[in-house]
Amino acid sequence: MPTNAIELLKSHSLPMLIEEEIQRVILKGEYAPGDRINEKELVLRFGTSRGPIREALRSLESSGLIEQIPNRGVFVRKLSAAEAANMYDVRAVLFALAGRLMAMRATPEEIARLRGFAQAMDEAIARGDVEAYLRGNFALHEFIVTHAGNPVLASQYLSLIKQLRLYRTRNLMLPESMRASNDEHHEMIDAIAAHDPERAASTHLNHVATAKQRLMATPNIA
Amino acid sequence: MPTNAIELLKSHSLPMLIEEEIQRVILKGEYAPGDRINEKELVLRFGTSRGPIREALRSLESSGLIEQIPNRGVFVRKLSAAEAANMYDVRAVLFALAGRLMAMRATPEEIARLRGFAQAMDEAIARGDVEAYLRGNFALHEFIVTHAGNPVLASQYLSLIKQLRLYRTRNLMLPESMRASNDEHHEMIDAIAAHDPERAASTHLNHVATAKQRLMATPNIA
DNA sequence: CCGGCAAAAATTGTCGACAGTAGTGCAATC
DNA sequence: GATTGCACTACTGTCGACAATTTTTGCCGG
Repeated sequence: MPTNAIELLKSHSLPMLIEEEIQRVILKGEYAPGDRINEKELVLRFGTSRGPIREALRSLESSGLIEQIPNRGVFVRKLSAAEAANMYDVRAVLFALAGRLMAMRATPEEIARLRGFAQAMDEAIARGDVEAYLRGNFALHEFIVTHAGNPVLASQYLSLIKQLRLYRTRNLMLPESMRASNDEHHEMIDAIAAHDPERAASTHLNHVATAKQRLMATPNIA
Repeated sequence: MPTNAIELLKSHSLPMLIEEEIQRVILKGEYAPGDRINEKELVLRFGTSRGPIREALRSLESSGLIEQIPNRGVFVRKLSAAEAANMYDVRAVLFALAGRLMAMRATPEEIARLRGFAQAMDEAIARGDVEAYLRGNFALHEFIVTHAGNPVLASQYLSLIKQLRLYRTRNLMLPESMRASNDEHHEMIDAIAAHDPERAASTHLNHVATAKQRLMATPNIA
C-alpha cells in the first residue's frame, strides 16, 4: 500500500499514528484496564502489518499505558489505588513547581487566559454542565504546565495525567466538589497574578493534594 | 536461531536485552550525543534481525535517550544547557519529595545505610578517589529514591538521571566540590534521622539546586 | 461429574525480502 | 569553473511467512 490516506499526514510516521490511535481507544475506555490487546485485531483495524503495530505497542509500554508480558501479549495497564496515590503525590510536586514558575514569569495575557478558564468553569458549575467543567479543568491544568517554561515538567505531568485516566474513570463530580475545586483555582491564579512564587507553589500543591483526598475517599467501585 | 546464548537469560525478552545493551553502550559514551545509530550496525552487533532492534529503539526513544527522525534514522539525543537545567529543576522537586517521604518512614537500618554511604564518600574524598566518590554519590541518591516508598517517583527520578548523563559527561569534580556536596549529604541524612520532613525536603531540594549551580557554572566544553 | 493429559488452534516472536526515500557523487551544461 | 540534473547507493519502512510458545479443546480414566 504505497499511498494510503493515513500516510498523507506528514511528520508522523505510521507507528506514531497507530500509537496515537491505540492510546485514544484505550483512554476512551474501549479497552478496559486489564484487558488483553490482540495484535491480530489491531492488524485488521489498521490494515497494516504487525511490524509497525509492535513498535507502537513498545512505545505505549514506555508511556505506562500498557504492559507487555513475554509470550503472553500486551494488556491495558491496571492501576491499583496505591499506584494512583503515588502518582498524585508526584503530580502534586510537579504542579507546585509549575505554579512557582508561572508566578515568576506569567505575562498579563497569560493571567487573563487563566482567569478566563476559571470563569468558564464557574459558569459551567452554574449550568450544572459537568462535561464542560471537566474540559475546562483539564485546559487550565494543561495551560499552566505548558506555559511554565519547562517542557520536561510539562511532559512528565501530562504523562501522569494520561496514566491516571486508567484509574476509575467513573469520577463522579459532585457540585460542591466542583465549587471547592474552582475556589482553589481562583486562589492559585491570584497567587500567580501577584507574582508570589511561594504562595503559588503551596496553593498548587494543596490543590492536587485535596484532589487526591477526594479521589481516595470515594469508595472503590472497580 | 532457536537456542542462542543470549536467549537463555529469562524474564527478559530479546528486545529488552537489546535495549539494555544499546543503553549501556550509549551511556558508556561509545556513541556520542548527536551520533547517528545505524540499524544494520546493530544487526551485525547482536546477530538478530531488524525487528527486535527497531522495537528496542522505539522504547529507548520514549525514555529520552535517542531521537527518531522519520526516514532519516535514529540519533543519540543531544541535550542543550537549557534542557539540562529544566531537568535539574524537575529533579530537585522530585528529590525533595523523596527526602520528605524518607524522613517520615525511614527505619533505623535505612538510616544506618545512609550514614554508611556518606562515610564511604568522606573516605573516598580523603583518598582523592573521584571514581569511588561518584559511585557512592549515585548509590546514595538511588537508595533514597528507591526507599521512599513511591516507585513512580523513583522511576521518574532515575529516568532523569539517565538522560542527564547525555549532558557533558566530562563532569570534573573538584575536591572542594565533593566536600561541600558531601556536607550537604550529611545534613540531608540528619534531617531524615530526625524524622523532620520539612527540613529533609528543603535540604534535598537545595542539594540538587546547588548541584545545578555548579554544573551550569562550568564553562561549556562541548 | 471432574481432573489431568494430549493434540490442535491461536497467538506471539523472529526473520529475510521487497519497496520507498534520503543522501552522494558524477557528468553534462551554461 | 560552478551549478544543476540525474543515476546510484545506502538506508529506513513495511510486509508476508515461518518458528516457538501459550492457550484452548477434546478425550480418557477415575
